[in-house]
Amino acid sequence: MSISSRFVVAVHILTLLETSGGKPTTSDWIAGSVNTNPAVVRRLLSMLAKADLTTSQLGTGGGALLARPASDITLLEVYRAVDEGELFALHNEAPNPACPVGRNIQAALQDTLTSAQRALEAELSHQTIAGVLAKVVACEETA
Amino acid sequence: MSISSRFVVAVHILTLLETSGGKPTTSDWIAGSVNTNPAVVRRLLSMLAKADLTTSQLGTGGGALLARPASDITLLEVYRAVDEGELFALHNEAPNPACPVGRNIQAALQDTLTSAQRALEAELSHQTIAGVLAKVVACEETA
DNA sequence: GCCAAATGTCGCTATGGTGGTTACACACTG
DNA sequence: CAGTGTGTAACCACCATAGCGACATTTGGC
Repeated sequence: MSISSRFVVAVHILTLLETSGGKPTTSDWIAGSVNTNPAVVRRLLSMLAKADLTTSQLGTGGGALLARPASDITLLEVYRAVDEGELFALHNEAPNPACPVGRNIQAALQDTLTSAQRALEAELSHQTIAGVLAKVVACEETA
Repeated sequence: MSISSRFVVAVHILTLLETSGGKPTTSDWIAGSVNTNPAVVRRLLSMLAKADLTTSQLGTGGGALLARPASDITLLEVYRAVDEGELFALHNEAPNPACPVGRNIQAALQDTLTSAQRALEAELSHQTIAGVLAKVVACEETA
């Protein structure tokens, strides 16, 4: 299967917040750009807030804000905030311990799988929300 | 979400086949080591056969065999054989084209996402079934 | 030729994750 | 105090997955 769309939507949300210029942005407004339900956006914002990537302002005129400069938020942080867990799933049922391969295959694979995951995460850690916004602007101008 | 357990189980199966020393291995036997249902194993073997990683021998005394030397089968090939598709899912509904961010976010992210996926795949392409079996043997000896 | 063994494949079911939707309590602004 | 917007829970529908059984087909041995 694939990584949930939460990651892409979360990056979308954070990029939107960066363009707001410090003004709180409502979940309704964000939902309009993402084309989904405001509650879905709030659910994601809740995860992002727990990861200290956003803050929220309650009451009239409230909304979401970036908790840190966009140039300081890496895509890896976003990924971990909304899509936690191991990338590779192991066997559902534990393999047969009576088989030499079965009782060692998971341990033998662990290094390989984690290094593959590290490679992906390293790539994500090189990109920031500010970088994404720059690309969005570039796309807008060349269009 | 995570990558389906098919990948890990497929590696398990191929490693088993390598240990069989050229004799056909039945799906029942494999299912015993993986601790699952023979039909599940046969479903995976069908995918692996389509990717030219295994062959099957029908009839009495039949079973599955590696189609190529284990040192020639990379984990990337296994991954692609059983877990096709893009690693990152995009928005379910297309973003709002009336929003500058919404209409460019997917194009802006594409490079980043594909390069992250490439990084993961590159790591998998450096490992072979023979290498996995070597690690299994090493685990067995140190245990 | 016939039987047993084994594959390839279909269909069904249960389960879990995901996203969409509504609803409502709470907090803040003016 | 009234209005606005968040935070969160509950519920639903959808989809992929894996487990399971069944059956036609092919092959080898007697």
